[in-house]
Amino acid sequence: MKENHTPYALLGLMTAGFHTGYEMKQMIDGSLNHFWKISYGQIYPALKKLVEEGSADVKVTSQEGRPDKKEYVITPSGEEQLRSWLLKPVEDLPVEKNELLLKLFFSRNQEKSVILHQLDSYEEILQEKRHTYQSIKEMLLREACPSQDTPFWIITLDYGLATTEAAVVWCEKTKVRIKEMKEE
Amino acid sequence: MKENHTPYALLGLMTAGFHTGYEMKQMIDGSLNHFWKISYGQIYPALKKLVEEGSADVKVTSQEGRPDKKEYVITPSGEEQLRSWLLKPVEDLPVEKNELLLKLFFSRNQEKSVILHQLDSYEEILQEKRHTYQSIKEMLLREACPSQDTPFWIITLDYGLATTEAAVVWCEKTKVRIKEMKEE
DNA sequence: GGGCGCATGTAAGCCGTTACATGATTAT
DNA sequence: ATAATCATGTAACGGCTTACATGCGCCC
Repeated sequence: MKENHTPYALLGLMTAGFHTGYEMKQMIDGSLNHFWKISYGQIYPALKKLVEEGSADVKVTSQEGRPDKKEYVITPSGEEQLRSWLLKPVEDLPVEKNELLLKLFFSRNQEKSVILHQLDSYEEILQEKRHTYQSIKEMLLREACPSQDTPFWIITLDYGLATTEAAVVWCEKTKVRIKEMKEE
Repeated sequence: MKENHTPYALLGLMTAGFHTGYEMKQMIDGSLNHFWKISYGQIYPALKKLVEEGSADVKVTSQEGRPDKKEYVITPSGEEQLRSWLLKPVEDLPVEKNELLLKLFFSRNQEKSVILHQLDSYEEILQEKRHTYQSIKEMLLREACPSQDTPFWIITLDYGLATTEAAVVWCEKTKVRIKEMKEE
């Protein structure tokens, strides 16, 4: 039985000052993007369910010249649930399905040049990702008036940087190793 | 449109000498486990489909005192598909949904001790994982007569080791950083 | 007698993406 | 004109897990 963490993410966003589905989506795309994604197809039904379960209250606001807005606010019950989720230790690591490793594993009969090309293009993607993280981090560090979220944001970015950097180094090493192999 | 790589994994396994659904599952659980998982609920329908599409042939073998066995063999068409998949460069990195980072991000109002506990227990899981990889690698290196797959197997293990190690280091650093923060 | 290994499969259900549908305002 | 932004939602579909179903032989 695997837990679904998405509703907790939405409750968390409510406590962080995001109250409409639209705002939450914007926030996730902008800031949690590298370790959490979500689509409208999930958000709206999930918010509805949170209200049904008493974890959130909703208030519809009419706006002039803008679509109606539904503002969601966490209830005491929702706060309790969020708190106990935050306390619960993480039990299993995300099992990433890694397409590159899968290909590599079946590449024993491929020419070395093909394998090297795979590794080159993968390394390029990794470098891009690393660069993105680095840019966001620098932007945050330059901020005049950092919010109380900023340190936590930087921590998550550092995770991305550390693991991506390690993958780049692995790529380099692996390329050398492949070159040293005898073509059969 | 995201491609489904699972059928290619099965074709790859056929070329590597695994011919029944059962054998393939055993192999994946034993050797590809850290970057690819699959369940019977996927394997059997997928194999059926591969036969329908002409990528594999099947031969039913009756065994005495054992259940019937269906042996799948890759066809020339299947080989062609596998080859062109192996050539195609990987386009997107696996986006891991990371529960720990999600919790951390919403922990700005938590007590430091709670956050530190989260990090401790995460680090423990990471260390276990790292240890598992290390053990398998050492076992492979000690092998008397390594197969031609062994170097590729080690390469994938090194990926797991490198990224896990990086995550451990990040954990340590993050704990220090949290301790240095002012409790508000 | 019970559990494990071998061996194959199906059905229900969850999680999630994508495409579609609507519609006003504002900027180019 | 038309594209982007704001704003909410649904339907179809795909991938995958879990639970269930079957059944023989072997070992303890």
